[in-house]
Amino acid sequence: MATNKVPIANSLLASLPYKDFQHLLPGLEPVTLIFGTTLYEPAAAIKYVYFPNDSLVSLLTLVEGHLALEVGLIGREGMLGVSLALGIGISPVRALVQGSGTAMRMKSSRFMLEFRRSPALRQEIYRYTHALMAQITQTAACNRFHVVEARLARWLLMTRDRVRSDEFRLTQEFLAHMLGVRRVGVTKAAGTLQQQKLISYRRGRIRILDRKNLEAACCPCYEIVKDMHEKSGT
Amino acid sequence: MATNKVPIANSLLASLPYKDFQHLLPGLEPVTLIFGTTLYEPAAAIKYVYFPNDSLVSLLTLVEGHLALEVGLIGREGMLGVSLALGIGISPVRALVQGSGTAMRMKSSRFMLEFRRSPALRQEIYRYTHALMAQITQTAACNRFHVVEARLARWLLMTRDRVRSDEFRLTQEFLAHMLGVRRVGVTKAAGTLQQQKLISYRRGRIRILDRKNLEAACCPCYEIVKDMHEKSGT
DNA sequence: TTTTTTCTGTTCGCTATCGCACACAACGCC
DNA sequence: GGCGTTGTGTGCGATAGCGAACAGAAAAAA
Repeated sequence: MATNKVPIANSLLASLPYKDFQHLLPGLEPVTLIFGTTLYEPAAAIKYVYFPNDSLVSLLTLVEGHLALEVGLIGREGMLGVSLALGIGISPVRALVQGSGTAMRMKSSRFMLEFRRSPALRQEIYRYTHALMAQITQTAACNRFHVVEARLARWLLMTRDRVRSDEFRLTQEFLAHMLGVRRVGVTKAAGTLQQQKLISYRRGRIRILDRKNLEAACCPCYEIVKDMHEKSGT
Repeated sequence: MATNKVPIANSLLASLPYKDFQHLLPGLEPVTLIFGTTLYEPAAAIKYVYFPNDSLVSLLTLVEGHLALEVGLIGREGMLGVSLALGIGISPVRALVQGSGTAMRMKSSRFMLEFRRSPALRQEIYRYTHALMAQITQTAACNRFHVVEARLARWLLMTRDRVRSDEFRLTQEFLAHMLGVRRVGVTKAAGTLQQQKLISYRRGRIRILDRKNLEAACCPCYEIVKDMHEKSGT
């Protein structure tokens, strides 16, 4: 697998000093993540860490009687497997590929070696871990207080930012799991947004038509999380 | 301030090797935390880290238009200020003393020194950070899916475990902020629990009467978070 | 083209929670 | 003991979201 075949767009990797990055490179393996693949299962060992380039991965908690609830969304700005950086080898959440694309991955054992070796890598990852905690926290509040429509808008915008495209593939059923509501709730909310000409969709394909006004329709959590990531440089 | 006046019951500190602990001790200062005190404000610098003994501190996110929402509860099993361990000097949340009691505190600068020096301390704190992330995640799901009554029960049990007492002081108004609901919602839920003889309360004082059945009335999140902390040894 | 699968839209009654407003009761202080 | 403060109980209509079931439409497969 030729590493240079895939452009490395991941911000965490990109922000490393040249030397540290060069050291990391041989252990990194480009992979294509396919929509719907499960990368981590709760309570299962973490085999690889992933640094998404243009792929998108959701962190989900499972609650009995419900299918899922998204607590975090990870794209080029982050990584999967921060647990390892905290000395824990098992994932507390499910990680589900939500947008196909490429990522760099590394075996956990190798990652731990590099992690111990490179202070710059440690610093970047701890910084990102903090941003992720903040994101989870904000999501918790958002899920409690905001209506489905605003949360849907937020989700679409966050996805857009990470895949850098106005159109992406996903079903209302899937969205319902992310938001922790029934599919009907998504149908209703999406219908409203479509009426306002903010988005359009047809069978598993959603397109953002009017980003600006979509931001107006969504809750402030979007801005808050965005600022957080920008401030912390990830 | 004589350090030996306060028995150090904090699990994080207690689990350190003797030598590491001895090194830490001179920097630790016993303090009494008073109910209602705010220790951290969102986006403000962290001046001290705290290791609660028998005190209890809530982590709250603020959402415009709502007073608060608790995302984490910290007692003897943990610490305040994990952000520092991740290289970030500002708190993303508000920290509010929820149960009066003692804690050990340390200046942030001093803490950073010790943190860099002691691998055992680092490991403990990273481990706890992971448990805290899991707790926040679980809380997020719980706030989304479970009814007020179950969440109230969970909250009371978690508090009980941390202060090691069946009775504690708090108002329904306060509980409402924690749970992110109106006070009326708490009145109703608490009323139901009292009718079932699981708790009793009078003006700011709540007492758990029947712990066993209170566990039955609460959501499984209680057990999940508890197991998580126990497994990770905190 | 026909058939099958997958995705979307709609309807129904029901419940938890909201927002607001007001009455009352306990405690603490003078 | 009286009085203000603080905490608790109640009642009202409004509404967002639930659970379940079914109909239709678009895409994929045969």
